[in-house]
Amino acid sequence: MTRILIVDDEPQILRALRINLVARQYEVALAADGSAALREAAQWHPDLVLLDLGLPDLDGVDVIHGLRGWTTVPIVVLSGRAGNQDKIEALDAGADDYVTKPFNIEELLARVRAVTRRTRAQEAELAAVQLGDHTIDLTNKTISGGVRLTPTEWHILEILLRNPGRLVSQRQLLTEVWGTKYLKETHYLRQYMVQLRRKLERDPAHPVHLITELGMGYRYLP
Amino acid sequence: MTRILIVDDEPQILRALRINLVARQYEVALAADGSAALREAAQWHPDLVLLDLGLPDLDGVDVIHGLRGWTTVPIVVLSGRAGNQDKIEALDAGADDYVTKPFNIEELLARVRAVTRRTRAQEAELAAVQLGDHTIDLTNKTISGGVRLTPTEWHILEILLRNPGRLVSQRQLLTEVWGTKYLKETHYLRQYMVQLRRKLERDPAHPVHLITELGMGYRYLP
DNA sequence: CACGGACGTCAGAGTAGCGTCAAGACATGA
DNA sequence: TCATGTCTTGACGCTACTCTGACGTCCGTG
Repeated sequence: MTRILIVDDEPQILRALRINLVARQYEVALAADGSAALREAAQWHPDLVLLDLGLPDLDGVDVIHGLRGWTTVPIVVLSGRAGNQDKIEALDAGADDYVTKPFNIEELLARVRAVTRRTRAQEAELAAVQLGDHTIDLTNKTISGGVRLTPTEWHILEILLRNPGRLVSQRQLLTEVWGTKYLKETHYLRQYMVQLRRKLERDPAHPVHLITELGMGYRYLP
Repeated sequence: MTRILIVDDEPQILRALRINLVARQYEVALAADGSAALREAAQWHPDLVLLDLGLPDLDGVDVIHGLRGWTTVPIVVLSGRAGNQDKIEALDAGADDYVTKPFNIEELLARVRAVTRRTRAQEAELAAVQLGDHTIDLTNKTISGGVRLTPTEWHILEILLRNPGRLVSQRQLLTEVWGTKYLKETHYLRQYMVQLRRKLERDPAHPVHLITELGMGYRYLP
């Protein structure tokens, strides 16, 4: 979930942005002036800052400098001033984009997506799952402790890890990995579950995380 | 030195941009249409692309897609069309910024600086990579110990080094280096991995840094 | 308590995919 | 034009992954 900090002193703009961003599954925090913005950013670590330049307490460029002192979080500037000098100053202070008020909300959202794209990709890579002693990174296909898996083992493990705590039927596993013609080959599953447990469970004979549900399927318990 | 590829079909705009950018110590290449742009980008590897959307041969968004298929180079769109839909499409296709013509040159330069700021920082990190006995400088394309690589070898090595520790799929390598029509040619990869190991690994038969992930791809271990 | 069904485990056959060598096709610059 | 280096293509042995069969074990049920 992408976290966006909105900084503006006009309550109606704060409100409009919050409604639009929350509706699009962003997590939102608000700040009405520069010092509140710096405080909030330090505590909450947003993934993006929407910053109005016309704040009551601090100059907008100073807020950018205040943020850039310790974080590289993307900053999109909103401003009523359309002057070129303002834009240039803000961008050179470290802002990533500059949108002039009044702005179209769809355009702003597209710019938000563009700016967060790179960061989002990096964050997704960090999505790591813990399984017992091991840390598993599904996108990079890495497991701590030098454990290596074969393609089929990865495939099965991925399906289980994407459904934490939930029962995954033999049917689902067999269709996803081998196709619908292999629904009867439960032997395959038994075979590969042995391998996975041997590589990942502390005591493969008494699994704690990769659980058999008799006659139904398997379950990953975090 | 930052390399900028300017894509526009109007000669006077090309000329104006070139003069301004060269004066500010950028290295500049020009392209008058979409296919020339894609060709130039593939050969010259610019650090930033300034792209006009109204090209004679290809739709601007297709050019963005064509670039994004194999590179993450920052793209700044220049456009006479101020419509929001155009902006949104271009930004979502993978553009990093959008500037409407007529634009102020100083503003454009500020946006160029903003967009390249992050990439420059990332590149600095990659400036020198250690692989076993060898120090590899990706920007200058040099390797300690008098090792020399062919263009294709560099291309593959770069992709792997840009993803340290991460699995890089055969698919990704083949598309980035040869294009989407070569997805089946895993033989190429095997061939070049042999070469790279012979040139870089201490014991090419038992690689420590350029690792094969059977059935999946390759991985660079620092 | 005995039986049957489903699961766990082991070991070996078959095979896809990898590493390697080598030679022909192509591009580049002298 | 030739010479050199690079890319592409073919052939082949070998590794390790997948598949298969045999057997042992566990658990619920009658």
